Amino acid sequence: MPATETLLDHTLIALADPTRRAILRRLAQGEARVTELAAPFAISLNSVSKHIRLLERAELISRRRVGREHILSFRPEPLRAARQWIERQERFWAAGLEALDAVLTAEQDKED
Amino acid sequence: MPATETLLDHTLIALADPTRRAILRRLAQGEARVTELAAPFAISLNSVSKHIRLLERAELISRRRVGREHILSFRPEPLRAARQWIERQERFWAAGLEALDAVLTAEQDKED
DNA sequence: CTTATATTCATCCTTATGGGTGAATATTGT
DNA sequence: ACAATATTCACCCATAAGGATGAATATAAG
Repeated sequence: MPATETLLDHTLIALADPTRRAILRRLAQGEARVTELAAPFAISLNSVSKHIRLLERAELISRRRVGREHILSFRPEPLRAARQWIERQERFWAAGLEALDAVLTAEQDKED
Repeated sequence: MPATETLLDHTLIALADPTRRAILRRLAQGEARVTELAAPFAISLNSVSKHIRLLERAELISRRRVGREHILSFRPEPLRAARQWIERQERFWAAGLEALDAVLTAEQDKED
């Protein structure tokens, strides 16, 4: 982890924990308060609060305060960036296979 | 991190480090030996070796030994699973927006 | 004003990362 | 047999995660 962590780093770190993914799944379907988010888990409210902070660092969620309640909302942009990184690797890989296939086909043609 | 870490966990953990992403980018374009993979980095060969182990745990790469050389190859499947998890959240989010939009439109119609 | 609710802050503990170094192992080349 | 090459193994160190608990803060409700 270099001194300069990118948003993509933060996004993937945030996604790498099952509790945070569950929280995000929940928030993708609509806003919720911290206590509501914590309810399904066996861990302390405090731990959930920390997970929320990591999700905020990744800009995957944002917080709006209404009185004593903190209302969290899903933010889709970082997911898009992470998905695009993955898609790029998948495409490079596919391109490599095609190139290899072309080479092998050419070899085969030479032999005929 | 529960005692039961899933392959998706391992995949996202593996992707969460820039060095490993660089290694994967490289391998997506063709096989390479450990030393070749390590060359672009300022870190020790040993550290690269450890990164490789995490990538193997995630099944993002596989290893084939040829004499004293270990040849690493990219394996696309886990990336596909990770991408699909992301796409699912993106779709849930979009569906939520549409539903909200429908509600607001209905409200508007009532007022007219 | 007092109490209950919603959250975070401050600590503390344990484990996993990420990095380093030196030795061990395996294989190749002379 | 010997030296060079390719990798891992065994440790050591620092920091971040993930969890817990108890206190502090802020707001709502009686």
